[in-house]
Amino acid sequence: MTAVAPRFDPVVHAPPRLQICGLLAAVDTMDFAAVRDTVGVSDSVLSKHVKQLEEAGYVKVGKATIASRQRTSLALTKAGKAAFAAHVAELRRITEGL
Amino acid sequence: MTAVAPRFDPVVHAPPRLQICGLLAAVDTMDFAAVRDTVGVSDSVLSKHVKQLEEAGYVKVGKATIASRQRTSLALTKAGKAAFAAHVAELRRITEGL
DNA sequence: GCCACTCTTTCCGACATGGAAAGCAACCGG
DNA sequence: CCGGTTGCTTTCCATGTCGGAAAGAGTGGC
Repeated sequence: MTAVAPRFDPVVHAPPRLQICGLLAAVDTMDFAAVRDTVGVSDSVLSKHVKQLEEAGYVKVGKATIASRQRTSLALTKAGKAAFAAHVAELRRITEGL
Repeated sequence: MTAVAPRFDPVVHAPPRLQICGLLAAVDTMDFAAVRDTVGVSDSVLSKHVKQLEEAGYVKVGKATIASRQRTSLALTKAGKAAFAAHVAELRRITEGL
């Protein structure tokens, strides 16, 4: 009976990445450190998740060796925004009744 | 620095369970078979997820050996609705900017 | 007694995840 | 030119979760 499949994108759905996407969706661009801080994960963990998002084409990593510091900024790509939006739409569909 | 922690409830957040909760939130009560069908999982998988939801106190399992058939109906408990609502609220907070 | 219908439980391998620690690259101070 | 620091990356490892298949258990039907 044609299950109403979730079509959840696992890359986006995992808690930490969902947070990251949400963060980026709200601000357009954020520094690595800020994300790490806000999401509350360790460097290594954030790095790994970002990498996954990057490989999925959802996040654009801006490595800027500006001034003296290395600043890595993160931003959602168009695909990333689309994926996140689609995900949110799915979630809303699921929560329709509320 | 007081990260805006997700407070995601893993029990509710896992895709299949999120679907189950969404389903139940919408209809109040649904039969095991209907849920299994709608979510698109096998008996065993649904059974396992339901058990987790049940143990978390989120779902009430109504085992009715009515008539000739065994009918197991599922429904969200108050805690379940609350948890689901909280979860949805979290998700919405995350998607604020959209 | 035997079968069918409905879940339930067990067994399994595959995969994702997080934390710690070592690695790297670039830069600053001495 | 060397050592230390910042900032991110990669590796290693232990743990947990997930889903599928198959066997099990309870109940009513033939």
